[in-house]
Amino acid sequence: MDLFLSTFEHRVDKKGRLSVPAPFRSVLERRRDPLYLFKSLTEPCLEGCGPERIGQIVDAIDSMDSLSAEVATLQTMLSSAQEMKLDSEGRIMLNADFMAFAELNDAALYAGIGRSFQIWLPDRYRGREAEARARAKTNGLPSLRLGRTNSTSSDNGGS
Amino acid sequence: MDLFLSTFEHRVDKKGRLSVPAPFRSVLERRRDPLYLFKSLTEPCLEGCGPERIGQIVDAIDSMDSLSAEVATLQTMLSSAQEMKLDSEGRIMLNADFMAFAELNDAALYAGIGRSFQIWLPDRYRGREAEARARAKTNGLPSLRLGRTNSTSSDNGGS
DNA sequence: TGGGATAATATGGGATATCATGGGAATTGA
DNA sequence: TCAATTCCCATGATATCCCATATTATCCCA
Repeated sequence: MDLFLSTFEHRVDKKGRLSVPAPFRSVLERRRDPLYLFKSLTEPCLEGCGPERIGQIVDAIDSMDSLSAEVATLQTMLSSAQEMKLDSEGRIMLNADFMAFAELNDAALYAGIGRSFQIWLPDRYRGREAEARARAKTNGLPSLRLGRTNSTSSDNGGS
Repeated sequence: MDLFLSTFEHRVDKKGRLSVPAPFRSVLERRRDPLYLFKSLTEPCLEGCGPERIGQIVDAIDSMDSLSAEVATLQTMLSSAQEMKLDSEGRIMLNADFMAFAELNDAALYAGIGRSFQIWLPDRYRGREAEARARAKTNGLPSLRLGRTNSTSSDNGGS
């Protein structure tokens, strides 16, 4: 199982080019997957993933009532999605819409979150991370009790 | 079942390299597991584990409401997680973020805690250990509830 | 049981490969 | 033709590989 993990901060040069982190590239290359980006529905960042996630959204729409508000929401995701072509150095070009949506200027932060990743304005991301850590300290960690596999009386993964 | 146990103090050289204790390495090699590190959510240390714990977090996210604060917390864990590649001498390279988070400089202490381990600034770890022992003397031991093999309804092991 | 031989381990340094990044030239499209 | 992209190459920084060495642990045989 290869995942998008860790964070990387890269520069956006004056031509608008942005390197995709080498570990993310190798995940995609290993699967021979193109890269898709779309605007997050809930946060001011871009989401990156491979085709399987796009396919999941399409399938979800097909299985839902086409008049529901949820379908409209999912369609919004798809209509902002774009297949990104990498240049020979592994960089993508962000169009003006993407740049404005995430409020990027000369730097971008990739945050791997497993099956997908996000692209943030670096300072904004770090603020969110600090908030999440503060919350975890006061509220405790989410319980990860998945009950499957060899879950014994293991204590939390954090701490 | 082989576990991460005991403590080891190793040097961080000027290139940022840190030997993984041989007993920890052999646990991972025996399971053919890569090593993952991430920043603890609650303490100033790094956490080390195998892929199964990372997979649990990914699966938990998928099964939760993507707008919840808990998902944000779990995503914070993933976005600090990193698959560590060992060099031919069994060392990892700690990036600047990891070093700064745990406030490491030229030495690091591994503390095995069963299914995972932690990496601490040595003096800080020893201080915490002394505190824990003092607490045990005044408050008594936590009940250990031994003798239950793989309980199904495992209660919160979290202390 | 003792003690020398042997292997494993932690650590360091130099050489090499990879990566992010920038810039110029060629190409495309309106 | 002009502007914007795409291709290609250069470069500095950094990670990775490979080898050396000191120290410690393990083995083996007298």
